[in-house]
Amino acid sequence: MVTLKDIAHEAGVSVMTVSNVINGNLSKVSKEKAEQIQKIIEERKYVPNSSARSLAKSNSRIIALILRGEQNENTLQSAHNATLVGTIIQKVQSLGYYIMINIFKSQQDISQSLRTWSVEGAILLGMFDDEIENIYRVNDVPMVFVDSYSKVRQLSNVGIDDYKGGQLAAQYLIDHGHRKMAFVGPPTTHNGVIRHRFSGFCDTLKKNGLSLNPKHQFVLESDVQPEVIIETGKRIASLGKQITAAFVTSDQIASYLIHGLRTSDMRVPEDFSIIGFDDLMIGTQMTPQLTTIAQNLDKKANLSVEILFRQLQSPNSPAESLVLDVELKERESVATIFPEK
Amino acid sequence: MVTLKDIAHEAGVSVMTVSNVINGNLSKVSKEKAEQIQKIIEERKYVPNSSARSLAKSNSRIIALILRGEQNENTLQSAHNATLVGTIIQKVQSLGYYIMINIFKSQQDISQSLRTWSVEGAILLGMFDDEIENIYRVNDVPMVFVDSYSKVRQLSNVGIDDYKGGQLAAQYLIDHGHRKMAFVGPPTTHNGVIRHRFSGFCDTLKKNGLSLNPKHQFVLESDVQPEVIIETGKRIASLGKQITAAFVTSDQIASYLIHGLRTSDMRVPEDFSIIGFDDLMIGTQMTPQLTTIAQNLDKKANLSVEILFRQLQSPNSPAESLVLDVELKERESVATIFPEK
DNA sequence: CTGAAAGCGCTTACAG
DNA sequence: CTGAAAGCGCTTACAG
Repeated sequence: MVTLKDIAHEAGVSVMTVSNVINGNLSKVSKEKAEQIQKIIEERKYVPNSSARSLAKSNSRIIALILRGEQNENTLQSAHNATLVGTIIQKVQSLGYYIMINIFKSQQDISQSLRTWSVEGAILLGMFDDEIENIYRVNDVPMVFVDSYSKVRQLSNVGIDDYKGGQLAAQYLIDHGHRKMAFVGPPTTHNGVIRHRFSGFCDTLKKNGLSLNPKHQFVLESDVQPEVIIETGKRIASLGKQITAAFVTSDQIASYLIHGLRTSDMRVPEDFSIIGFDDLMIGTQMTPQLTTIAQNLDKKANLSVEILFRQLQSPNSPAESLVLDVELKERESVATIFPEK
Repeated sequence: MVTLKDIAHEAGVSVMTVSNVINGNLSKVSKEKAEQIQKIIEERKYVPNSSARSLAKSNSRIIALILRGEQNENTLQSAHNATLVGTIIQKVQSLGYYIMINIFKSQQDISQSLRTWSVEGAILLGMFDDEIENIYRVNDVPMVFVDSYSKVRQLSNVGIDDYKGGQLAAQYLIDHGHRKMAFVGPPTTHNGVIRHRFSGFCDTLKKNGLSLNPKHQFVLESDVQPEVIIETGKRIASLGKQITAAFVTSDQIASYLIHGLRTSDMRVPEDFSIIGFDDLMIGTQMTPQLTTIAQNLDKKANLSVEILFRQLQSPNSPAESLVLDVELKERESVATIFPEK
C-alpha cells in the first residue's frame, strides 16, 4: 500500500507538503513542487486512506442513507423507494461523498452506525414520528428526513402535500359521480404520509356531505406483497355495487388491486374506478392507464441531498422543511357514473 | 465522544483490557472485570471508532456493493436490480458488516473507493467482460460478481442459466405454433446475460429449422425508459402478421411492450404472444399474466453474499462459480396458433 | 514556502 | 490476567 510517507520520500519533501497538495492547499506549496508531487501521486496510484483522514480530522465524507426495514420485507421492492434511493446515491456521489446504506431494524443500529463511522450527515426515508424524536435526540449529525411528519420543530424534511393529494382524489371521484368509495392502503395509525392522504380524502368527502364507511377502509399490512393486495381486490369485488371507486395510496398497490379485481371479473374502470398515488412509470404501462396523484420523485430526492449539503456547509444554517406540490394526472382508470338517488 | 481511554479510566484498567473485552477476547480478562467493563460501556453508550480500528488492523467490516450506472439512468428503476440490492444489503447487515454502495461511472472510481476505505470485499452487479478484467486485476479484495460472463478464470460469480432461458423460450413458442418471432431487449454486443439469452433463443430456432430475421431483433438502448419500449411495441404492431411472438429479455420490458402493442390495438395474446424473463411480481399483476422464464432473485442475492463471506473467512478458498437454474412459468401471454403453411 | 512533532482512537506484539 | 509502548496513515497547529 502506497502511503503519504512513500510519496513524500520519493518527492524529497515532508509528508505535510504532500498532504497540502492532496487537499488543495496550494497556497502553501510552490507551484513546481505541487506539480511534481501531483505527478508522483498519479504514477504511484496513491489513494489516501480515508480511515486515517477521518481519524485525524473528524470528517469522513460519508453520508448515511437510512431506510425503514419492514419486518421481513424488501423495502426496495417498492418502486417509490428504489427510485428515491437510486437518485440520492447518484447525487451524493456526484458531490464526492460516499454512501453507507442502512436498512435499519432498531433505532440503536442507527446511532451505532452513524457514530462508529463518524458519518457527516444522514438522509432518512419514511420514518415515523416516535422514531424521529429518538433518532433526532440521540444523534447530532445533520439529518434530512424524507416524507416524515413530526412534532419535532426545526427538523429538515422534504415531503409532499399528502393531504392535498387526498383532497384531489376525493374531489375528482366526487366530480365523476362517485358517492360510495373505499380507501386502500397501509394502516393510518402512524402520523405519516398515509394518514395525511387519508385525512385529506375523508375531509373532502365530509365537506361534500359524504363519508367513508369504516368497513370500506381496507388496511394492508404489507404494501409490497402482491398476495395480500390481490386478496383485497377480490374482497372489494365481492362487495358488488356497495362501492364504486377506491383511492389507493400508491400506484404499485393500485396495479395489484386491479389485478385482483379482474380476477373476480370486475373491470376497471367500467365496473370500478381506481385512483392511485405517486405517478410511477407502472401507471402508464398498464391498461387502463392509471389516473393518479403525481409527485416528483427526482425532485424530492435531489432536494433532500441539497438541503443536507447546505447543513454540512454551514452547520448552524436553519432547518429547512419543503413541501412539494402534487397534481392529479387524469388517465383512464376512473369512469364517470350517474349515481342512483 | 466517549473513547476507549475514557472507559478504561472509569474502570480503572488499561485501554487494552477494555479493547479485549470489546473484541471478545475474554480469555485474556478476568470474568469480574469483563462484566464491570461491559456495564460501563453500556452506561456510557460507548461506540468504538471504526476508522481508528480500521486503521490499526486492516479490517474495516465494509462491503462494497457496486452497480453499473448506465448513462443518465437510474439503475434502481430496474425492479430486478432493486430487489437484488435490497436483499444483499439486508443479508450483509445481518452478518454485522456495513454496506457502502456505489453506482459507478468509471472503473477508476471503483478502485478508488475500495482502497480508500480498505473495503474487505465487494459484490458487483452486471459488469461486462472488459470491465471485469480491469477491475479484477487492479483490486485485490475478494470479489463476487453477479450475472457476469468473463474470460477470467477463477472468478467468483453467481449467475443463472441464461442460455437455457433462451432455449426454453424458443422451444415454448415453437411448441405453440409460432414460426416467425422477434427478440426484444438491450444490445447483444456485450458478452453478458442478454447475449446468452439471445444465443439460446437463436440456436433453438435453428435446431428447429427456423431463424431470427435480423430485422426482428429489436435493440433497446435503454431498458428502463418506458417511451423507447412503448415505441418499439408500436413498431412491432405495425408489422402486422409478419411476426406472431416475441421473446423479451425482462418482465419489466415486456410490460411496457405490451402497453405499446395495445396502444396500437394489438391484443396479447390473441394477436401477439409475449414471453418474458425474471418472473418479477409485475408479471402476475398484469393482465394477461405474463408467461416468463423464472429465476430466483433472493437465492441469487443470498448466495453471492455467502460466497463472499466464505472468501473473507479463508482468503485462499477457491473461487466459486454458481449457475442457478431457470424454469418456464406458463401463464397467459402466449397463445397457441396454427401456422399457415 | 517548508518541516518536525503531536495527536486522532484504536490494536498488537511484547513484558511482566 | 494486566499494562506500557509503538504504530496504523493521516492532519493540524506551531516554528522557522
